[in-house]
Amino acid sequence: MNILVCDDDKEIVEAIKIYLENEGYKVFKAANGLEALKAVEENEMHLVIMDIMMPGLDGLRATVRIREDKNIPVIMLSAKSEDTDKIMGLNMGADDYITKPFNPLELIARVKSQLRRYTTLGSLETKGHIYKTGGLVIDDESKAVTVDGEEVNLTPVQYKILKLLTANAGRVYSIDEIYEKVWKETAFSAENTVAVHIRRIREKIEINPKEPKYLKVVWGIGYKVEKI
Amino acid sequence: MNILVCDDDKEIVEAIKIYLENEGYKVFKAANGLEALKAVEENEMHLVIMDIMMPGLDGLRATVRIREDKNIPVIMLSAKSEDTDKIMGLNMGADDYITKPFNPLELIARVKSQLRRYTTLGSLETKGHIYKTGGLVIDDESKAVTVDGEEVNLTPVQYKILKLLTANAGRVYSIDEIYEKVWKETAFSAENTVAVHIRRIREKIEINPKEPKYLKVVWGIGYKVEKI
DNA sequence: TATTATTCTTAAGAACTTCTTAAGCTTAAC
DNA sequence: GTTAAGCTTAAGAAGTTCTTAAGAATAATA
Repeated sequence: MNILVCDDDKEIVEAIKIYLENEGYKVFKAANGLEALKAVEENEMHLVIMDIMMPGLDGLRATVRIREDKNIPVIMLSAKSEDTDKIMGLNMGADDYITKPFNPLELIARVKSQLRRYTTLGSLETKGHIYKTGGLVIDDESKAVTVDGEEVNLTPVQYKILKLLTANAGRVYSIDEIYEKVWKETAFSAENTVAVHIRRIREKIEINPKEPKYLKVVWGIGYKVEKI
Repeated sequence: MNILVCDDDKEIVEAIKIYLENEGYKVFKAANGLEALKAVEENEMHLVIMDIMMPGLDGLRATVRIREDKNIPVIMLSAKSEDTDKIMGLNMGADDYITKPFNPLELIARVKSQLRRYTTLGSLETKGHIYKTGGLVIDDESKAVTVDGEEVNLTPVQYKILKLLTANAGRVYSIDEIYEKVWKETAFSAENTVAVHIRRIREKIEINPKEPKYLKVVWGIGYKVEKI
């Protein structure tokens, strides 16, 4: 498997290269967007890891260009300080992203996950999954959520939370875990944010929010979506 | 869980130690990079908190060395005055970092977050285990407990006790042992707390709490869940 | 810029859990 | 058969977690 690592910081590229080679991947390097495009042209690449901030052609633009004619998974790298939402918004072409400083294990896990998806689904297959439990259906491709056939309109944060829980129906997530997975930041205040979003989601997907059928609390632990 | 705290400033080490011990972690100390390497060699460490500026082998180099053969999460400590971006760039081996002076709550949150990440990513998507004995089934992923197919609703403490006993069905645990494992504190006995929880659990999982089928007392020793 | 939608914060109270106390019961040992 | 120690049980006080509403802050849209 060939992986292209693109970042203007040579140390980072080198470090990532070591981790990936350790897992048996062949690694190609690029220092900016143009080099990345060239590398993808010239070699059969199976995955690209791309920094966002780079001189010349930046990572977002390069990703769009790569995606124009190739179907290669792209994982974005971004500094934690950059505005997450903005990245997410612009980030349409990418399949996943990781914030710096990152955990090498996490990087490997995400790389494997992307390669798995692309090889098992076949590269023509759309990446949108459909998640279901009972009458609750989430179509990740169209971002449509339906309950017993009725379409429900969720806001972005609400959608991410519900998707996380539904994709892993049955598993209990603590509030901190939800916060970390959805916001991609370490949860650290004893804030009530997640709870409020849970409330709003219930309002929309549950017939009776007081006796939720899908989105249940597990006292003292967290929340889960019932596996039905 | 064992955590190594490495800093040449003894006061900081001591302060961090207190916070961490308060959360139930076992804390090891090191005053410089070499001591840290030695500590990691000699003991099974689950996480390292490492200052960057230290005499002798500094934190960055020590981290790289630790990472060469161990897969332990490392959280860097750095003074706010040091150039954040530079740290980030150099910081490839680390998983997270905290600037001094830091908020103890934040430190704890980040420690927990890293340990969580490593335990869920490290062991290949740890699916919660299922523990069974006779008709009693505990699904640790969904925290669901069923007796002969009937779902039973346990509180967090009740759940932890029952899980401990069921996961080790047949083994007898003294009240003090149960207390220590579940509360992560040294039992200071004379209290009746565990007994009361046992009562409540029986009420929920036993058909006739007076003649328990699963959760049995071993007179003068403790309690066990019958291995069936 | 004004308007609207979304997200976050706050705070009060409801729901639930945990701990303590104390009395009654059972077992083991003398 | 009496006693001491260990276990069971009930009830309520204290503490924690969850829910909910309302408004402030922020972002998106016109």
